[in-house]
Amino acid sequence: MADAVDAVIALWRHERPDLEDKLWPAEVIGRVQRLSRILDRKLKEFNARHDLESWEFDVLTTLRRSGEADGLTPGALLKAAMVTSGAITNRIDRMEAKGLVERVRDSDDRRSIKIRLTGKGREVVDEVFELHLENEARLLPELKPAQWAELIGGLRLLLEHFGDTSLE
Amino acid sequence: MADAVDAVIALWRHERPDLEDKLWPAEVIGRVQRLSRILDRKLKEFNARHDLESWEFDVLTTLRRSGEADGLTPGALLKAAMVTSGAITNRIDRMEAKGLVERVRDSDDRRSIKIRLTGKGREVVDEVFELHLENEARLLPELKPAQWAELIGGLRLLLEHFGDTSLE
DNA sequence: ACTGATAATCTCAACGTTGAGATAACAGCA
DNA sequence: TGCTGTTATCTCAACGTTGAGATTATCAGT
Repeated sequence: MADAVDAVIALWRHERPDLEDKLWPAEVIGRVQRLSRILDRKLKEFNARHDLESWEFDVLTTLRRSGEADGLTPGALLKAAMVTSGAITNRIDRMEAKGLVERVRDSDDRRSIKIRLTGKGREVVDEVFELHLENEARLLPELKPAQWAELIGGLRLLLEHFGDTSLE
Repeated sequence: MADAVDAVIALWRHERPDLEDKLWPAEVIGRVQRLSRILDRKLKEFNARHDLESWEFDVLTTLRRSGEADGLTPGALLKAAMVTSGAITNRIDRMEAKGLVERVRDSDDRRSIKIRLTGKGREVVDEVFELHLENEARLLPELKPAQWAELIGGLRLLLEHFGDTSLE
């Protein structure tokens, strides 16, 4: 079988036969990019069914899995979400208005604040995260365990190569 | 070795041990998303070194590999780029101003237009695309051919599963 | 204590995308 | 020839992100 990336590469082979031997990186990078885009859309649909934006879901789950009862700093959240400071301030503002999180002064360092799940925020994330996992499982095809392991192993190698080894 | 997704999953295992058996989809989806984000940044850096935005590079390469001397319609370009109509109009406007592409009336269907590479646009893409491939090859780690094949095969399976099988 | 460097958050203007609506042209059929 | 539905592109206001700069607080060295 062939996918859209095979189609792209076939076109290049035709138009630039001289690059034949150099096309292979696009086999990996092109697929990761297309897949990510497709998954983003699917997950956006899911979140919308639960009255959440995808970025709200990200903030909620980052806070929940951290296990920190006092919450996390905006700095920690922006690293986790891989966005810039302006985006995080905006997100926190809106989630605070929605009653999902609250800003709490950090007693140790007064430059900093902590963003903490409210009771409602915790209820929402605990309910939606489980449904989210079930949805992801439904979305993915049924492959043999060995195939999943191969794929996951390959992706992990790439992330390690790029130094994406911790949440810092 | 462990990557950032292993760290995320370890946190969930600790906070929600009841979900242990449901976490596996995040092993795949989480990695695809993080990898895509990392690659986007790297490719953005590369394009910037050649005075191109990533979206300009995408439009140029889509036109070049199509092999259509008359160019492609905005509709074809927006499907290829997976963006909406407003975005494509904006992109074409700016690339036209920059002298990389030109709008040409379609003689068959007067609702439609064709976007065509200018001589300059073609020069740029033919030069930069080869460097782009070399850059991608430099970015990726050295894996055994069998490992690449496994990884590519797994990604292709997923894309096929999501119906991403052609450029239409 | 004082000073300069560093760090955390917030502000805000510039920018690009979205997506609904407008416009114009085609296609099929009475 | 008109009517209806469809298709292609463009318009534009709303929205979110970026990233530099402002603000305030901490830290290290004197």
